[in-house]
Amino acid sequence: MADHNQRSDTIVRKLRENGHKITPQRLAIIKILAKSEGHPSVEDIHEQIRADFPTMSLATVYRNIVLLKSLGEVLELGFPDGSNRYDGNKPAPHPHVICIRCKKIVDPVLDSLDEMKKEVALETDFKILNHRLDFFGICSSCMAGKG
Amino acid sequence: MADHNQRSDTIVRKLRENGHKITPQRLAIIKILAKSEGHPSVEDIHEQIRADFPTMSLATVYRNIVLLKSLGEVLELGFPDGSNRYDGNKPAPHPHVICIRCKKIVDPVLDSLDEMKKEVALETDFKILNHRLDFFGICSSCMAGKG
DNA sequence: TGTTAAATGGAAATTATTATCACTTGATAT
DNA sequence: ATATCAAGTGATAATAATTTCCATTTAACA
Repeated sequence: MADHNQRSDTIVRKLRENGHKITPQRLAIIKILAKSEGHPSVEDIHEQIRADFPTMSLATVYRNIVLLKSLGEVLELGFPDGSNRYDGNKPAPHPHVICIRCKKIVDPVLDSLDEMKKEVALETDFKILNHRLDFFGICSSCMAGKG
Repeated sequence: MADHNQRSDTIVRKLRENGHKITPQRLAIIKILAKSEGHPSVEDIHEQIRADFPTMSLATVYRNIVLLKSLGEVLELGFPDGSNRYDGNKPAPHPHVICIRCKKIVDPVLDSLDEMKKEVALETDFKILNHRLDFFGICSSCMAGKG
């Protein structure tokens, strides 16, 4: 929780530094993204905030996500089915392991990824700026039939 | 070229095995996907075929791609900007290196990926079925300012 | 050839996202 | 504190990509 507050503050600071206002709507969005519990979708965020902010517009959620993406403070996770979910807690690209049954997302630690990045740069002669690595499968709990 | 014919034949055979008809439109789509030069988009495919098949409908291209995806004969490459491109030549998941400037796509050889897959399965206790690995950057030719 | 289920073309429907615009408000200077 | 004003918001319209619908056509097989 302290972690999330800290993360919110970082995002707020970054926004101020870039001359953006902090509105209540924006702050509510930031708080959810700073936690990013379960990697929320735009709809998830919208619904959560609507509970105590009934006039919150979907457009505002979209606008703020675009802004935060452009500042590098949220990571967009685009899924093969076209849906998008967001991570404002760990906005740097990192691998995901996704359960295709219950949609749970786990962040594995893969030390070998940096090495691989170098390998790719060397082999292809590209300047690598960014990457995306997702594994899809079934989590142990779904495999046990608990899902 | 012989390669591409062979690949087309494989796809056609798979379709017949599953009780699908081979129409001229379908075959034209298959031929382009079997080659997958430059990883075509739906629009690319549609335009190429329109040249000598003016009534070809966009819906038909979409329908056939859905079908071929479901049979595991084309791989959909979904990009962060929401656009999709397709690979019917190498339909198994494989890493891509994408130039964000000229949109060129290179398929690097990464032997360590299998190893990583095992590592992830072990660490997360998931049964890994599928994956997606893309690197984004600038190719050497664009870096040299030729783009 | 005749039959029939599958495929097609064209248009309408759907979905996710972005743009528009009149109105409101947070941040700054006074 | 209050006035000012650029930035932000809400509601809705517009856009874009994809899917569905339906009447017509056609590939496959008897």
